[in-house]
Amino acid sequence: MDFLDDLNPQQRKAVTAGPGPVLVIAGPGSGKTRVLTQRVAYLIAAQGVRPWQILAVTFTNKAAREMGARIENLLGEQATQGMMLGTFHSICARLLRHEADQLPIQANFVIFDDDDQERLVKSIIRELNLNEKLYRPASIHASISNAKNELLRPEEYPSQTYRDEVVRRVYEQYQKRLVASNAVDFDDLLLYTARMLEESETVRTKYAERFHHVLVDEFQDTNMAQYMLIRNLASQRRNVFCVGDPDQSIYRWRGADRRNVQRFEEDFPEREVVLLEQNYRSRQNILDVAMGVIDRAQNRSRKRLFSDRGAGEGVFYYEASDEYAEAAFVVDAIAQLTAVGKAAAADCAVMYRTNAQSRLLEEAFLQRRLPYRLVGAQRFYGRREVKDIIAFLRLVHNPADDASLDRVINVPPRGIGEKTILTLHAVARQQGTSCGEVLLELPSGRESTLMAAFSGRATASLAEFGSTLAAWRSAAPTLAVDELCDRIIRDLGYKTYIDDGTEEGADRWENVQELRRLAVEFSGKTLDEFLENVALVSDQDTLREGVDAPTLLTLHAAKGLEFGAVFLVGLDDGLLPHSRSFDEPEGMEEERRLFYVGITRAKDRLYLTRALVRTGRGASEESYPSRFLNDIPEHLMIGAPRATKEDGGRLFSAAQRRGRSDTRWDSVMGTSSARAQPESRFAAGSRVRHPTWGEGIVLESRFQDDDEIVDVAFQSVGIKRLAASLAKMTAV
DNA sequence: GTGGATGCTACCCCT
DNA sequence: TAGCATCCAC
Repeated sequence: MDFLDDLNPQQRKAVTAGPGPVLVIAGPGSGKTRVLTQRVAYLIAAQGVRPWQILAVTFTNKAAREMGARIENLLGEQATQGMMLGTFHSICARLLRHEADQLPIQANFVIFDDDDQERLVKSIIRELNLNEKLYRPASIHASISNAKNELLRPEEYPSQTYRDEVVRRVYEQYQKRLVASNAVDFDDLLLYTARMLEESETVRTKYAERFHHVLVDEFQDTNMAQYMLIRNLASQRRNVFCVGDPDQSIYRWRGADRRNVQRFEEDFPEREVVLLEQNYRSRQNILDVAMGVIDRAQNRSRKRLFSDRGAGEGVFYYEASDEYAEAAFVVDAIAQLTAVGKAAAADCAVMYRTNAQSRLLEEAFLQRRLPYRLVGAQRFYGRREVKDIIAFLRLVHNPADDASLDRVINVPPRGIGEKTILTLHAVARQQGTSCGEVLLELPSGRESTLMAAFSGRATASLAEFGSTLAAWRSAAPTLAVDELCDRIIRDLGYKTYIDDGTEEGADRWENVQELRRLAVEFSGKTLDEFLENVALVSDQDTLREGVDAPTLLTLHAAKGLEFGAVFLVGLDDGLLPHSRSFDEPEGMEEERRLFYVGITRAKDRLYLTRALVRTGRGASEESYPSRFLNDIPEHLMIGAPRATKEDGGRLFSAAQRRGRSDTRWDSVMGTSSARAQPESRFAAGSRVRHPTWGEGIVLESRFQDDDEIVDVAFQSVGIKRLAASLAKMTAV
């Protein structure tokens, strides 16, 4: 096996380990993706394992695709034929559609997204006459979700308090309504699969026999349901290979349980443990910063991170006067990096704690007319117009989907109001069917008794919508997904409805077009596959490849990725760590790990920024440096935190009108003059003072025509480019 | 049944 | 601040 030659001894030990359970603790940048890929290749090529006997779980669909491609690269295209490769959710969806006869739902079930789930909870709370202020839908929904992640059914939900009792009742109804709509939520995908494997010996044996090898990535972020799934699937062969890093566990709020590592060690006492510590990604200085942060974490075994990529630069710290200046700094600094050829635009990333922070950054990029890539599926799929079209598609696919029907029954307005909808629900319940079914029957059975329930006008509207839906349904089998989209949009007159001549309307229509473009990519596939894909896209899946632009993403979405230059913005106490975690030690620990994950994404350069004043919830307030900054070794930090506010001018008083980004990053990229250089007076990172602009930090210094050209970030005016011979600048 | 004005409240992270 | 729920006039 010559491809094993490139591995270090620990990596090789992991790849060739077994038979039996293996736990790989892999530090950041330690080549775990490589280990997983090579492990699969090794099993197939050297151990004679057949591809369909392998189950490999990744954290995103993108990771699954990449892994598949790499294996095919090593072993040829047939190598992945029949292999079960994907995220927990997509693998479960596949298994459930296959084993639908074991379930209370049919194989064409739809997957409810977050929004659907919360709407459903809300409608149940109203139906049960509960106080919405006291029992907030979001909070009740979270409790239900947590219960599901712990594999608890409604009847098993503990009832210690009155609230528990409420949750249990809502949960019960919620589940009934899901089943009636032939739908599952995200958690059900895991719950149904895990319980099916647990309770049906036939099913369990079938899959546990089939999968000789189970491999799991990002094991530290699995929840109870996922763990049970793994355990049952590996129950026959016990060849389970889990890769993870407890220091990078950042999904506790989604039910991830770090104790799964301990559970694994108890359930598989014969397991072999392999530690991957050598880092192939980052410069040592970045790793030292990372260790400074993570070493303060509680209940943790210290690990040493070491790199052979040299020390690299220190970490830049920049305090902006406000969040506009912070965003401007980031854009300017990226422009500088690309201009001098120190980093490609696509190799830069800006990471933040909350999605809301992306807006100012986007505006700053647009203002400079520079393109960027924004990671985030919700941003797009959460849009009203996109959700509308998807709801119509879901109705065509599964008329029992009452949530989708409720959403679009009056879109565009067709005179069906609250009262009619209420009656429709009552009629459906009385008939023991769904609203969609009632609607489909209406046009044909005009004289039927159920017509009497509605007013004349409402009946006509309902019947008309019913026949439109019926027409779509009969046309659907012969249409590609994008053609079906076109048909729906045309029949509804959706464009005139949404594109009302305003700029926002044009924007909305553009989103509809984008969804249609996505549908085109699925034209060879079924509506079923399209809808499942839409439901299960992860943020990272939306990252467009081959675009020469920096990436904007949350710290959570950055997991598993790496960039040459990383900007971590918003390092203010209250943002990172987030204020919601202040009174919860475990939450605070997770914030620390989140920071650690962000730091360790950087290969060569790391910039930490914050704003002295931030506008939150209306008024602007002074903010303080993140407490985690104290844990960074001082000598590695260029620029120190100031706790107090200093007067500084602003680069921009407010974000200005949105402009088109018509400048390309490669045109900013100027000459990278890399010739022998005379001695620099102003090294990158040093502090300088300028007679008019005051104090600043040198970002970049290079020689051009025998003069030293220095880029300085001034507190007062932002980034300036100066010639050392002319500017009356002194080092401080 | 619709649409506009007003008032409330939340702004965390994701499949 | 902005997205919402609610209320009221047509």
